[in-house]
Amino acid sequence: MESTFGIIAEPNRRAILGLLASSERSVTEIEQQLRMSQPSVSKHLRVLREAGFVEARVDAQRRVYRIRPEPFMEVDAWLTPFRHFWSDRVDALERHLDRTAQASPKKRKKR
Amino acid sequence: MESTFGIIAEPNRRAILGLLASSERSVTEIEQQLRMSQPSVSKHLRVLREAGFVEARVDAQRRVYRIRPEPFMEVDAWLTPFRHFWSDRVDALERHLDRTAQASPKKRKKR
DNA sequence: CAAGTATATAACGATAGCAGTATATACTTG
DNA sequence: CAAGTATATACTGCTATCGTTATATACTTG
Repeated sequence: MESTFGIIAEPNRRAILGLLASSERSVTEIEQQLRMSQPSVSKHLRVLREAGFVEARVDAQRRVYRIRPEPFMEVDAWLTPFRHFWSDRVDALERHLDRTAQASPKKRKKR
Repeated sequence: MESTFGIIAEPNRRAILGLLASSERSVTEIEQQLRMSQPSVSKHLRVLREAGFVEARVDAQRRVYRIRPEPFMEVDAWLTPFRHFWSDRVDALERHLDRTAQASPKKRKKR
């Protein structure tokens, strides 16, 4: 470690990236919206920054983080040799997600 | 764990998937081509199978493994909210890979 | 410049996941 | 059915990484 794939294996890091996908945010904003401790957020952001997933802009005493595209492109490129396995039947993903949802009931939603 | 992303965080598992991308193979074939121990291969294949990345076909005393597409589609779907960050400048990936190549010199190629 | 706010880092204990060795199971063929 | 081949599983020790608590750094504003 830490490879690009090792980085996004962590659920909280994926949550942070998901937040930043819609817009850039400060550490405190991330901390509050994800209900994580501040040191944990800072630590994950450091990992994400060193791997190139995010970059920080300084605004007074805040650090505002935003997405950088390169590692995502690397993941996208990794998928290339596997793309011909689907491409046709697109709805197979939905069936897969339904199947695996019951296997990890922690993230179950109402329904 | 183990989420789809946790599964592909492991380099040996990505190597196995890479092999299977070109064609299905038996445990022994994987073992020899990747220079891994047999128990290690079997264990990784079990993880991959339970996560839906591969499935096994029984052929005499061999188990021949092949790719299943769904988890890859899940990764592809995860990338969706980040796609608009590149799409334009496609060559940024190459620059990124060149930058990070020296950080992990194990996989360096001739050049 | 003192108090407050925002973020980063250090140290620590707990846990998960890995490789390796040994062994079990299952199928095949003489 | 005995010996050989192919694969799976159990067990163990090691290491990496996570969250938490405590503390350090840095900037801001009265």
